Amino acid sequence: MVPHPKHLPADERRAVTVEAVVELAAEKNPSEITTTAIAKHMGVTQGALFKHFPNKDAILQAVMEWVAKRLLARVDKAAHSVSSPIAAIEAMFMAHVEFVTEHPGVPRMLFGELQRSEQTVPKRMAQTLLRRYRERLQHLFGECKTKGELPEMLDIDASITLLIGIIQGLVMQSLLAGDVELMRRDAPGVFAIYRRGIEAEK
Amino acid sequence: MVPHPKHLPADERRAVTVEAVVELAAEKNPSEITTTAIAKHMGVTQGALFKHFPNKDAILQAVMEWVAKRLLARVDKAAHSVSSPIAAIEAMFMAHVEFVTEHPGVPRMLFGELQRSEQTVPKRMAQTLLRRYRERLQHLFGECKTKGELPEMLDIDASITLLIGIIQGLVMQSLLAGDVELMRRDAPGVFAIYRRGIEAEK
DNA sequence: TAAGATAGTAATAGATTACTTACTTTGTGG
DNA sequence: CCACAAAGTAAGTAATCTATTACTATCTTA
Repeated sequence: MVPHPKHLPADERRAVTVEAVVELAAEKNPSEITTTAIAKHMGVTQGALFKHFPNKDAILQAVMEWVAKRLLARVDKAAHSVSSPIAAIEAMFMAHVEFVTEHPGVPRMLFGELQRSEQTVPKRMAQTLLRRYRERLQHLFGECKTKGELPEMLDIDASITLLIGIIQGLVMQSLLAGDVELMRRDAPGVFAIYRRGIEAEK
Repeated sequence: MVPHPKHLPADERRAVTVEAVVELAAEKNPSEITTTAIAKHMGVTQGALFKHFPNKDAILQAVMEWVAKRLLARVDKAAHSVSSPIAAIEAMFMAHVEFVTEHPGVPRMLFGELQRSEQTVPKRMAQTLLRRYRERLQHLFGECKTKGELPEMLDIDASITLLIGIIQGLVMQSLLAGDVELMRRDAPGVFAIYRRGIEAEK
């Protein structure tokens, strides 16, 4: 770890703050991610955060931006690295699992934001991220059908709900076991079952 | 709704408290379920709760007991209502979805407890509940194999992770849409894909 | 029906939270 | 090189949360 200099330019400090939140989310309940905890984790006093963010929600907003940008970039890259659409779906799934394994706090943050009852900015961003994610999958599933890689009668919406649920389920299992590597290990077997399910004709 | 009398015997008051928490969880973030919110929801002052529970975690513990008892009873009943083990798995899944549709706060509470970093009593109870749930499924999947209803080479652990993930995914979707009925509607289609996945030979 | 036990209220203590303010340190451009 | 802006600290404030305390209302039963 690089020994942080005390003073950082504003944009770097903001970036460090976002990383601190992502790291904290890996081991803490979202409700335990207080501004004090964030500040302590980056070696700065609590008040310093408000030099760079107007309030706590602005921090969470920046985190959601970080997540959306990185996650979508990763899955897009994975999807474009293969030719067939069904392989793209699998690559996307694996890239997502890989991303979550590297940043186990991310699904926690996402789920935590979705749970909030008020319609906050970070919550709306979480919803937008998931909508974009679904759109990409919808496109790929459509391609699969036209290329004959998946049966015409397949329920695409159900397939996508299922695929996202698989990741959620893997996260939950790794949460139970307290071991994120479990996700990476179990992902292929779980996806294999899923794939047989969507490929099967009737 | 029955107009509550002011004074209730201790065990009834405890039962009412648990119900209040379950109801609140349906519309509130777990972190927003404060003792004040619970008390207000049951028409009593905040301090009154501590006449019946030593602390807040004891309330959550009682909630987890309530959930574990009811959920397991429901899925067990469903599983025993049919003869073939594969039908039992489907019945169990549907009963679970039905239960969650009736009590949308339950998965929130469960997930919320699992997220806590400290090893609290209610967290341990959530873990126990999920372990018991898995055990029941393990048994059914084993039966399916011996009766030839599912292929011998099927990965049971992956299948169970997937099944639990499906429910989690449905919950997440209904959370996004803000409509619990969505779960009940989408469950059959999603399970159909799952079933084809586990039944397919290779 | 009076007395003791039970269940409630109202007020508040003590801890913790997000956020502010007054001041200090550090980096940088004219 | 030094004035000034940017970045950080230390010490607060107001709000809110769990839990306690002192007191009161309400049941129960001898």
